[in-house]
Amino acid sequence: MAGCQASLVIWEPDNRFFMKEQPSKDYLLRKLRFLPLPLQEVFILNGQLKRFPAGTTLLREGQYVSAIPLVLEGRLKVYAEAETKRLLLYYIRPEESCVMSFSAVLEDRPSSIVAEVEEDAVVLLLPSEQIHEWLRHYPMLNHLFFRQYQRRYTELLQNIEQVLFHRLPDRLLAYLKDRKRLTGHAKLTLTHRQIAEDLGSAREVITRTLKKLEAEGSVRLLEEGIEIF
Amino acid sequence: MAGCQASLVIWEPDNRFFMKEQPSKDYLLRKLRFLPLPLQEVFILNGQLKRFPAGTTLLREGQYVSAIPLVLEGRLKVYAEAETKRLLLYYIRPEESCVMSFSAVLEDRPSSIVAEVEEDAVVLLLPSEQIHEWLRHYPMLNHLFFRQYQRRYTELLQNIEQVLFHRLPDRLLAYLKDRKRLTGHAKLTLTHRQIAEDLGSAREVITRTLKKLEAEGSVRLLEEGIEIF
DNA sequence: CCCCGGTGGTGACTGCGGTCACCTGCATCG
DNA sequence: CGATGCAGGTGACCGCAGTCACCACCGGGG
Repeated sequence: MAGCQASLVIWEPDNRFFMKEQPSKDYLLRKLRFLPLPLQEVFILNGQLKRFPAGTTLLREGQYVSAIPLVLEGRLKVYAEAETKRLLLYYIRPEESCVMSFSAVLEDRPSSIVAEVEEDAVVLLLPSEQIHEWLRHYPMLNHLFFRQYQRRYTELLQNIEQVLFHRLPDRLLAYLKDRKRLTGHAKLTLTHRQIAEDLGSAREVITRTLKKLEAEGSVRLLEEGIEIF
Repeated sequence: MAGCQASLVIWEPDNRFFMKEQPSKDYLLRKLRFLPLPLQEVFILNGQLKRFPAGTTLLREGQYVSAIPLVLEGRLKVYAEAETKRLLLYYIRPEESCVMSFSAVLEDRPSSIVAEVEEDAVVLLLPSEQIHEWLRHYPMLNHLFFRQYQRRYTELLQNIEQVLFHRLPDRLLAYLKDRKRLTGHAKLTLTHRQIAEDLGSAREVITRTLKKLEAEGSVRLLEEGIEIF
């Protein structure tokens, strides 16, 4: 598989967050329960568990990855990035992986993608050299990968359609509803600036648009945050 | 593999273009030379060769595909489509496949994707029921699929970045250069309307922008078409 | 205490690009 | 021949949203 030929390194700005001791096998078994049994074993034996605090930048453009990250806890955000602007492409949640980040790395073109930790994350790193072999030995791993690819692809596509075919009020509302679904809270504590960054817009514009949505009755702006219906 | 669980049908607006007779094995062997030998055989035995004239719409949103199309000749265009607008996402060239179109189909969300034949195409249809099995028997098929996924993904991403971070003049120029690369001709015979559709813009705007590019010296507008440097 | 930094809020301006209306030129066809 | 249709071309208009300048507010730290 082409994706595994690249040599790579996960960006690690702060070594404090390495996991020193081998975590309990029970923990891993619990977290990997969603996998077929043989894969559980292989992953536990060969994977490297790491913890990244919120705010960490995991993957920067131009960097290479020596492992496929499988998220067990927390949440990552994946952005497309230009000089000044950024745009949220999709999230990576527990039990998901970012197989896709390969592509950005494989090709020579600078399709600047950034993965950032949004909620403190625990990640199982699977060394890419071995993945080759696993793919042959465990056909179900192919299933998994394909599913991941498809999921990423659809999320990406949906997002594009949002950006291309809908104006800011719609996009903003969709974004907020998505956050509600993600976090499980109807009251979102997000700064306007954060929202602007995710949507590739500007702070003032978000403020304005939020007011507009409030006037329409789609959201309510409270001291504590944004309530979304 | 999830993608193959869906039952599907290739949209076939005009039966004139079916290939009546079994094409020569030589033809297929030549066209499939880029594949590993065992796959060549399997594909030749089980694939169904079809010919689609330019302009055919191959895949519409909401439709299901019973086969994975492998393009042998010609060129397909893949669009994202909203009510009125359209936007070119990427091309499918010979030796490429559109594994990706699955995703749009698998998920319930209407991420309206359309594939259209731009240059008369010859396509080998691989029945999806069998692909499951092939994936197990022929590990190299996995390679192939992953490569396809990655290619699609990067192209998609590059396009998004164009749309998000660049204004029309830049996008237009990039589009034209891409066409030059694709067709091999420096003189492009495209109507402004076609360009507008591909870029999700309007005819008048393209006219204006082309004039601007000509003034800058990036292109020359001739009777016969657009010359691009 | 005041000074900052960050937050939300607001009005004025601007530019890109989409829309409308209308024009010309050219080819095809009844 | 005139009618029709499609190509490109152009000016006027306008709305969305990004930018700028400046506001008030609040919290923490010196």
